[in-house]
Amino acid sequence: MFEQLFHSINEKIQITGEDLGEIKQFFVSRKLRKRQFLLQEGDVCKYTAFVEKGSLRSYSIDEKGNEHILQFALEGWWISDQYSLFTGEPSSYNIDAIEDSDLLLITHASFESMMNKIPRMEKYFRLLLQNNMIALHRRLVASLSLSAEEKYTNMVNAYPNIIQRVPQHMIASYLGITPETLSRIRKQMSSVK
Amino acid sequence: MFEQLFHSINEKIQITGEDLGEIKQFFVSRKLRKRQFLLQEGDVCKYTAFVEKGSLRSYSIDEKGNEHILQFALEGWWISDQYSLFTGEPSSYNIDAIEDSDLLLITHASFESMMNKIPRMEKYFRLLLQNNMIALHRRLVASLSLSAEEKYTNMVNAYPNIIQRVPQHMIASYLGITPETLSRIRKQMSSVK
DNA sequence: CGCCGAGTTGAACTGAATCAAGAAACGTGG
DNA sequence: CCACGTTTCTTGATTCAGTTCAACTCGGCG
Repeated sequence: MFEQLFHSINEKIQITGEDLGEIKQFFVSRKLRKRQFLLQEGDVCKYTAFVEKGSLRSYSIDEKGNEHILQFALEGWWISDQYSLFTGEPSSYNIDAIEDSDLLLITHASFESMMNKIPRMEKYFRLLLQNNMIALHRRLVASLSLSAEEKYTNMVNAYPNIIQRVPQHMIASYLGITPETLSRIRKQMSSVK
Repeated sequence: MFEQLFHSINEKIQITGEDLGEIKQFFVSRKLRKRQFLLQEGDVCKYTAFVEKGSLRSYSIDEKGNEHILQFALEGWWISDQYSLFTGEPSSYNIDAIEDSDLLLITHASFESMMNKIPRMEKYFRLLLQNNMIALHRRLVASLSLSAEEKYTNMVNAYPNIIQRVPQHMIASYLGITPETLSRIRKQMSSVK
């Protein structure tokens, strides 16, 4: 159950087997069926989720009813609404499962206890956040400066695994383009190729 | 010299005066004239900068020669290219001063020493990054879902101080719209008012 | 078998970009 | 402190990438 998580931690910091054992206590596991919600807009986000298996997405819905996908999370990724989690304010995002998934959940309170008990974990999360920031900056620059086609080829190169596992209209939403445009781009790319 | 930095730290974590004294040693101070570079594309980013006074920006330049502003940093903000700093790879960003500025600089090595010597600072940076992530997510959603006008009013509400101190074409670049479009939006807003 | 969500295709429309030219503000050196 | 060059901002005309709306196809699954 904890393979992916332990792998992720070991990748970033030095940690003893004892500490890893300790860590288990702070989490609860949960299975989520495809299309099932982990968080719905208006609710307070209670957990940060780590994906052991499957895939989730977080997204917001604008006034016109359009979904905008913020993040995909496959195996080994974390997902939550940090803002809602920290402040206790109702979330403006939804998180649901794209495929049947196995998660490890940790509450804000457990998270803080874990940090106090195993201070070494501060570094793990700091590094995690740092990498996330870098990726998010890249995505932002892409969204500001690239054409629809460039955004897509960019994504294919950066996350080929996501492209394969996630429905096309979600990719479009993630890139901030319409499903129609994405369909046309793919058509044109395959004919040129 | 360290007022802004100490204020920022005290805001986020409990820390002793002794530790604050220690912290000074890891930084060097530097003045930057308006338009002067802290980092140029192609160079390796050596420092993370904390702004004590003044304002900087980080931006990339695309194939067509257009600037895309990633971040503004006024007093109390951090700025750097984390990716280049960590990996030692040449940066694809520029960082320069918008106004004459006073900075506190810390190298990657000093940063790591500081973390080892004062582990409490891990939490400060974790919280900082967390807040940054939240803001960046908001900006991304805005850039994906809002019209040019909405993006601008959004920004006016979120960062009125930046609007006042930064040239208009840089705001446009930050929002991912052309200076012409921003000019027209402002005209139209002031007439409707 | 029939239905429904996902993807495709076409045609018309539109928000914002581009190109071009002038006005205003700024700061630098004489 | 003024004059001149350089940025910055404004305004207008045109163009275009991507959206919108609508209809149709396909594949799965209940």
